[in-house]
Amino acid sequence: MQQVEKTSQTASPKPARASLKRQAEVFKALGHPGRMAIVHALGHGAVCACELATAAGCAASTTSRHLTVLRHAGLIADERRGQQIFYRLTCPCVLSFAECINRVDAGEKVQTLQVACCA
Amino acid sequence: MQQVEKTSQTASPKPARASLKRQAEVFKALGHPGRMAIVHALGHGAVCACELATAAGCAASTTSRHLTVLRHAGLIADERRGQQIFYRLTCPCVLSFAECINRVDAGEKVQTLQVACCA
DNA sequence: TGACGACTTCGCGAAAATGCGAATTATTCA
DNA sequence: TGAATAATTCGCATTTTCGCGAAGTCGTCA
Repeated sequence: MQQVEKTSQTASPKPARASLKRQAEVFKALGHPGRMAIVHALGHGAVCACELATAAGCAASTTSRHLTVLRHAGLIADERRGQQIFYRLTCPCVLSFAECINRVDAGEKVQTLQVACCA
Repeated sequence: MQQVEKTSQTASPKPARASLKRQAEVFKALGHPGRMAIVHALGHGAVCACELATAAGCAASTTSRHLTVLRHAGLIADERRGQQIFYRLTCPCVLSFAECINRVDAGEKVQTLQVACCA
């Protein structure tokens, strides 16, 4: 018997299984130092795959797979310019997330964080 | 020779390797549906490991390891009360991150997101 | 057309994550 | 002390991820 999704909560809705899976997918995509390096490198604007390999510090083939992971998660988009392919962040606010981690680690007591999100 | 951290950036500082690793660790910890379920379950307040196993939908032993991952990432803290151990979020703003993912997926164009962060 | 450069896909082995039950530790209570 | 409950650690099999080089694809330019 399948458990029917309840939607009658008052304060905080119990997240649907699909929602949890989706959120985990995004976080998982960000959960690798090389991919985080790529994300940071894209903070300035579009960058070609060649440079991203340097930023990630691994072989082109490996970088390509990292890019596939990020693209599949919807975090980046690609655009061909001549013979090279440029990548860009679809949701720059992920950098705000990363920033927040740094602040918390630094021991800051932030009350409210103004996050510029996917404008 | 150790690479010294440069702090003289203007626009966007090149993140240190340790910083990337740390950020990836946090995101990786969140990159699992069961652990995201745990995090959401802790949104209301402290919950014992027993209940979290139910929320995560896996065996107690598996849940315990998930809790270890989250604790090691610094996302949760534990406190013993009698014979059971209660967990709580150390940084509730992770729920804001998850919320942001939902919004972006829903196609919202958010200019600025007010994130209540680790007050 | 043919050579070159930029990327991706393929194939492979090594490493890590996942999940569970059994065994172990810790705490309460009769 | 001894039984019962809560939680963790251990051992093991399965699956996934990672990283690389080799090979293939796509676009450019002489």
